[in-house]
Amino acid sequence: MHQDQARFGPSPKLLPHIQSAFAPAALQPIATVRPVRREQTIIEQNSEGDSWFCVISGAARQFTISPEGRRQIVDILLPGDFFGYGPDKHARFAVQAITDGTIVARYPGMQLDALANSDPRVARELRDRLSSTVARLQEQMLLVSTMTATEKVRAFLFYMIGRHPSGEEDTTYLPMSRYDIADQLGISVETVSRSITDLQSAGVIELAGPRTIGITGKARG
Amino acid sequence: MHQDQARFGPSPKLLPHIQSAFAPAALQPIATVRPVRREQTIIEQNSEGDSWFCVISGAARQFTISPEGRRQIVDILLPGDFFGYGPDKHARFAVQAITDGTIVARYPGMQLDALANSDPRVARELRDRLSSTVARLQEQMLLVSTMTATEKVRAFLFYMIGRHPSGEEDTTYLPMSRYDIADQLGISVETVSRSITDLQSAGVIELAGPRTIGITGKARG
DNA sequence: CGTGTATTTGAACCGCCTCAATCCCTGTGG
DNA sequence: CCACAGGGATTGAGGCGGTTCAAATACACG
Repeated sequence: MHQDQARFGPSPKLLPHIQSAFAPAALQPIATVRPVRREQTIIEQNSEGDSWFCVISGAARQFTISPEGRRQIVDILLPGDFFGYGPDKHARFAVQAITDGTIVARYPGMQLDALANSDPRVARELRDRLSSTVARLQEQMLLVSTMTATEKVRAFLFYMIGRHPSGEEDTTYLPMSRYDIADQLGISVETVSRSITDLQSAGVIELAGPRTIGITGKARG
Repeated sequence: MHQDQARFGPSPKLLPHIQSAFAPAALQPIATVRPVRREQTIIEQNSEGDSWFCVISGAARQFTISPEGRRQIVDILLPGDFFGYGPDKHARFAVQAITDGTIVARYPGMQLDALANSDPRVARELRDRLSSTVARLQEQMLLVSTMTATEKVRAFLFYMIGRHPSGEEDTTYLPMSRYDIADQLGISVETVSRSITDLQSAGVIELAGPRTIGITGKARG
């Protein structure tokens, strides 16, 4: 009786070719796929549920709103990233899509457990995905606890470029706004903007439009 | 042929009564237990290995040293917390004990996989522990991305008090130094000290010695 | 008791936040 | 095709908080 039950379409194998790129193939039998629009909520904060999710394409943010009204982003979710309810079936954080055309796969908890119990390869897959989540969070922890704002932004941009879907390109399109970057790094939007400008004039990155950034030869060499 | 292999004693069931309190009972058959002294390394940074670990008692820090020489702590590990090598068998971060008398259980990766494959309850246990790790890291992410330094410190202290082994006490002994707190929160030692002083004079906490802190009625009420 | 470490306190500087305004990019309607 | 609107991004000025450097004090351990 979860409120997200109804929102997922009845066609479990929508877009299977896209799904296979980033979602675990072993989980395909129990997956339902849903496209989400920009700013649309995937998991409501403090809601109950036991589903797990995987981003197929696009991007999503996992966050909470502090008592003072500040939005704190704890994770930027990109294709291949897992997220979901904790062991207590309670969602401490909300998740919503950042871009239009974001697609997420949903795996009902009961079915996921059943599959994991019957197939060790599935259990293994889940462990690996959770390990990756841990590694990702620790990496983002490093970004946030970095000293200077410009260094935070530089590290964040390089992290994003490194996670570019196509892999080895040295130019990528940022799916998120300056506000997202600010809320993730715990600094103000203005500082993000200033830092990006500084990095550009220092020749570390180059911009082709606000959202399209590249690593310059200076940074690579 | 991991270098930590030799350092672990030959007695797999050392201190079983302590282990049962925080380590998963299902993993006891393959566990080896080791006491670690203060500042002693449990996992070397950039080393190879596939073991997993669980803190039985004491405390440990998971960290990296930045190119500029700054120590960045990504996780404070307390009794019951899991840690280990990622899916790539590579240790991105070092782990070392914070206090004397820290005890960790070690689970060799091969045996852990075998056990998980043969017993779904073990696989389930591992998933839950990893989920807890994710939740813990996200919680710490919130601390670090908090705005003011005093608020970071307050949240950190309350987090530590909340994780007090004995549970419901409102006074606890901090196992780590001000430097650990500083490196975890990404602020300077002096600021940590000043913040603690401020919180004390504001009546939020009370100190009985530098490492023994309590929540005052003011903060509870 | 003395020694080294941990913690606290002080003073000055600088970086980041805040508030405010401008600019730019996108989409929409005339 | 242009005008306009609205959100996103950038830039500017001023104040405060946190870092840094320096020193004093408290603490733990032999």
